[in-house]
Amino acid sequence: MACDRPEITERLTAHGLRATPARCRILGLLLETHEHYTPEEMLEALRTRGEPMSIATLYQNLAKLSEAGVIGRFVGPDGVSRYDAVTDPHHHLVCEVCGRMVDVRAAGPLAEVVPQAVFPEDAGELARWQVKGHKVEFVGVCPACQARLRARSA
Amino acid sequence: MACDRPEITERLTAHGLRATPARCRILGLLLETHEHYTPEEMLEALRTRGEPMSIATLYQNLAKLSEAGVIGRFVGPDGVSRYDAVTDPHHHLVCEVCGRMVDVRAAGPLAEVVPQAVFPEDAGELARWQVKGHKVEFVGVCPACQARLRARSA
DNA sequence: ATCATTGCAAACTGTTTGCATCAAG
DNA sequence: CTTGATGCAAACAGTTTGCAATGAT
Repeated sequence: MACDRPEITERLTAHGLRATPARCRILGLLLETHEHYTPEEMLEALRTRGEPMSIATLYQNLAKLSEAGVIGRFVGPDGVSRYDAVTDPHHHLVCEVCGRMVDVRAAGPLAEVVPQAVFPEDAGELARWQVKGHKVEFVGVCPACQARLRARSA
Repeated sequence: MACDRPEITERLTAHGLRATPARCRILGLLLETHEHYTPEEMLEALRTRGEPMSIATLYQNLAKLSEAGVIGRFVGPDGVSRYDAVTDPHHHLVCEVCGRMVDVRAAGPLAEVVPQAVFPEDAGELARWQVKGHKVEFVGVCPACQARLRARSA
């Protein structure tokens, strides 16, 4: 058998993907953590778990999984891809010091926030855009970096 | 003389940078357009203007200019860096079809929009973050892509 | 004379692809 | 038996760096 976790097998086959060992390990890792891994970090995490994998296999499967909508893909502020298991629309709170991020919902009157042209001469074109939604990236400092900064300045 | 546009020279020297030809051309391009160029696109635009430049010089100066705060740098959804001349805090409206983006301000009660944990077990950690602000990426379809889509479906 | 800038070429990182091997349906 | 998955190695794209030549102060 290729995958010993039934709920993972089902999640894959429901999207038309075969439940291969590599896919089960990737999805298992993402479901058990709430991390937003880069491919390199994922490779290391899988190696630590005793589930090593070739980097080509990882990239190939990350592409398949995200195209199928089983996992989410996005690009971090440093330009490297990151993946998570949360496919519902959500936002991120990013640490401006270390780059770590957590999943958040946006609470409040977000729907009332609308775009407005910065340059007057662009206002005409802006009015003809069809606005469909927004992604919010909250920026802050995580607890660990707050402590680190306090220690350094003391 | 290295730079024949006084307002550009001043903008550079005010930030402690020498007004070299390469910097004047880069800043001139960004000020005259409201584009969000990748380095490659900028190289092409400069070449078209008859102001060619080595790719290394371009990267070196983009780094200096953005570190000095003369221009803004960010990473697009495709993972490649983009630069603009707007250094005041602002947001972007991105076309989900072609990727083109325009600068916008966020009008509305954005300050009342706050992060909320997606996973209950993360709520404790979230409370200890220091939230400093947010970046909004409005997503939509630009006029040109709307027209293109209408033509295709007709 | 000194120090910064330019630009070529080489190095490097993140990512994708060709291809041979292997396993599943 | 046919199709898809794996993984090595090579190719690639975007970016950075070492270094020699050039130009500014």
